[in-house]
Amino acid sequence: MPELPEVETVGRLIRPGLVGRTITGTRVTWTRSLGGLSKPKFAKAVIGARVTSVWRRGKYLVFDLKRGRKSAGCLVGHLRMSGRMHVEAGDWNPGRHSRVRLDLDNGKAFHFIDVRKFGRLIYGDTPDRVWPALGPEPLSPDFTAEWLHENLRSRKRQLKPLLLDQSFLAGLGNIYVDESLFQAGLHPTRVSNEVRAPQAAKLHAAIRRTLEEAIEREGSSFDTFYRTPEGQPGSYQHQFLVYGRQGKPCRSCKKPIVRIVVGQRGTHVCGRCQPKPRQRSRNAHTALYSAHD
DNA sequence: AGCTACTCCTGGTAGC
DNA sequence: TGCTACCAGGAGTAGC
Repeated sequence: MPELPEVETVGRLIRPGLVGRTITGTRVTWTRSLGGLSKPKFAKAVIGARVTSVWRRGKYLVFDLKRGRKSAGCLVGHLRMSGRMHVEAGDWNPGRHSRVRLDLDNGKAFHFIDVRKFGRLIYGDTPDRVWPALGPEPLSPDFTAEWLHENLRSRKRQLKPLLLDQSFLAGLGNIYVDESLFQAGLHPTRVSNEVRAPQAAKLHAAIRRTLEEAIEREGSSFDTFYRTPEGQPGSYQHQFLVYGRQGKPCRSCKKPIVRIVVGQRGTHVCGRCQPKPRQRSRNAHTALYSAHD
């Protein structure tokens, strides 16, 4: 599934083919990919506009558009489960899962391909009007161990769903959350406000390290979906410590990795390296309360 | 506030 | 072999 490292890789690889190009035509074969805009309105919005930059925020890719020197809005793309982006020669065949094609002024074309149709390529005035509120970028200076500790404390949620919540932290998905929690030795069902500063610091470092290494390896490809725009699979899947390794020995302690479900998501843990939170009994809970009253 | 269930989709696969 | 049933999974939404 494309998460931050995969989206970063896609952005880096399509950027040279898009920046400076003017869109000369559109062909939309799945209207819902446009996120509500009709095909004619989409065409009117982007034809004649020039792509001035390609950048990433969380799992979103933004193409800034200009007409002359004036801003002409932007395109905001999200790959969701199975989206791919390519810039190819004009006669390239994108296959039957092509959803949006943008003709470019050099004869080439941009393709948005998406088997499962969950992905989007949305036109908007500004990116903030397209995407919902997003948490900090995990690789930016804003994301510090102190920030993480404070914000884990201020909520009371299981770590796994919280880290998947893009309004908390932007860019993590199922794979990199499982990998980061393992590296930090934290169980996915641990409740956020019980995580102490040293553990938060460990989690912060694990998230950073996991994402940076995955970007270096151009993301992960473990099924037929994700490929870089050059058609190459990423290679980070060979580094997985827990994701998809259920039944296989933990690389650290040899105990088999187990797959559990947390918040409706397949979740991979080592029962020994990531000790389960102790279930407080009803009585102990009551006792704790009365002790404070 | 935070949980669960449901929706959107298709290809792959398990089971018969 | 060929069929059906079911599942994964990011994120939005509804209901509790």
